[in-house]
Amino acid sequence: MTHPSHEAAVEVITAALDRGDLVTVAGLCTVDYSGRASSTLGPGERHVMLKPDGTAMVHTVEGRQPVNWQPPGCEHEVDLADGRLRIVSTRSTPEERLVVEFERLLQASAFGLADEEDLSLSGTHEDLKDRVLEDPGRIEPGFTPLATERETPAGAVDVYGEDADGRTVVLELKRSRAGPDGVGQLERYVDALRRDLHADAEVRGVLVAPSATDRARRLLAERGLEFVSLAPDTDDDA
Amino acid sequence: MTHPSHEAAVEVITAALDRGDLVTVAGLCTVDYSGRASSTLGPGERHVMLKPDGTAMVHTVEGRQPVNWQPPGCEHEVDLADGRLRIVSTRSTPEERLVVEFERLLQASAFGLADEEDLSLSGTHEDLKDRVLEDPGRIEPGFTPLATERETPAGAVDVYGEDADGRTVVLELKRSRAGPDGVGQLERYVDALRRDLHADAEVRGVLVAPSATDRARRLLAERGLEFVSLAPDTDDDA
DNA sequence: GCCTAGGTCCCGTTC
DNA sequence: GAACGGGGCCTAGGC
Repeated sequence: MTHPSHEAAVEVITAALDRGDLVTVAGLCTVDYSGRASSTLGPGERHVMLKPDGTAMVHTVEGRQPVNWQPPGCEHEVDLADGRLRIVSTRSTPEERLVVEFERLLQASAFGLADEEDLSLSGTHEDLKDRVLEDPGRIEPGFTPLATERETPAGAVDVYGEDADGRTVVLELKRSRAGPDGVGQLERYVDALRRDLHADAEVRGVLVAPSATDRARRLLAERGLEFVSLAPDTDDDA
Repeated sequence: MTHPSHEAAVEVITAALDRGDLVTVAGLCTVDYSGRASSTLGPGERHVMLKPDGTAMVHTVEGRQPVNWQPPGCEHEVDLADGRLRIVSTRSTPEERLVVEFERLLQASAFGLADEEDLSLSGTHEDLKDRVLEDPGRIEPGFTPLATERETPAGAVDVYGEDADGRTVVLELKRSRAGPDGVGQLERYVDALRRDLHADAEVRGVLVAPSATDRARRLLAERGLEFVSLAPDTDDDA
């Protein structure tokens, strides 16, 4: 529907949401949000999408991110407020509320989209882990993985194993160039294991990624941690 | 346009992109992506949005995140491949390519959206920082901020100052409940300053957030770091 | 429900 | 351009 009346839009959108359709509305609107934070957005023309799973998104002409949104699981309400289309999307835990009020409508649409297919993605963290487990010698000769996602008081370690000399080795994997945060994680895990295992146990920590930033490498060195270059696939940004 | 021909859609979309409009296309399509990772998505009905800033998004009926996308700065190309509408969005640094091929078209639309307004957001990290600087006594009596974003070899510190006894104090701020990563950051900064300043200089580290997880508190304690509960606004999730 | 870490994260800022 | 940290991050997986 192009340039629908507010009344007609309310009818059509309500029916579409009941049907489980994906709804889009474009027009001049204001947006208010309150919840984990709060925001207001003055009048402007935007594109709004409501999904049957409770997602709401308000897109402006710029940016990958919606200017305002509501995550899946929300309740969408559509009504006429002062003769104008109003969309209210709410949830609890946390309590959040998104209100879009339209002054002028450009278009309202409903789509019943049939989609059975799942995305097939490669080049992920999981692919990197597989590559390590498939051929642990890629880390170093004699490295033997013993567990993945091994729990420590500081969190779960990506790969836990031992080296040729029987020393404990902790691997922290990053699918792309590693930064200071990855070093921080690795250090926390190594620290935790040193406390947990016998005091005399040697624990090595290895950051595994296609590459690492200068600061990450400096932090590794300062903490006696190591780096091994390895990418999930046949990438080459080392 | 509802159920447009592929030929007509190519014409309309090309003209709209030249005009700087936001374009949406809904229909049965396949999607292929390669770049930082790579993915394929078999035939299904989805909603595609192309923005004049070079953003592309493919949305299914579920999820806040698009199933495939391209960030701002890309080049959109639209053409007829084997008589079918094809959208190719590419960029360099990194080299990335998104291809959407349509088998059937449900709708194609173009929107010239006028929007001058900026989002006004509150409850942010910045608001928390302001709150600290406004009344440093909220951290503790006698705390004096000396700098924000002070650089250290491990990164920039949120707030740098000194306590009533003249000891250096580092604050790491989190707008919402703090976890292990925040402790890792704080520790890196404190470590770096202890190395940088005179060896005898005492450096205290304080995590400032509305609340912290159990593990974060344990990590703080183990490292001799502190916690102060403070929220950006009048929140109350401590 | 909370916690934890990954993400093709995106995004702004700074160098 | 790379890098670093924040985000109303979102999302999947555990517990």
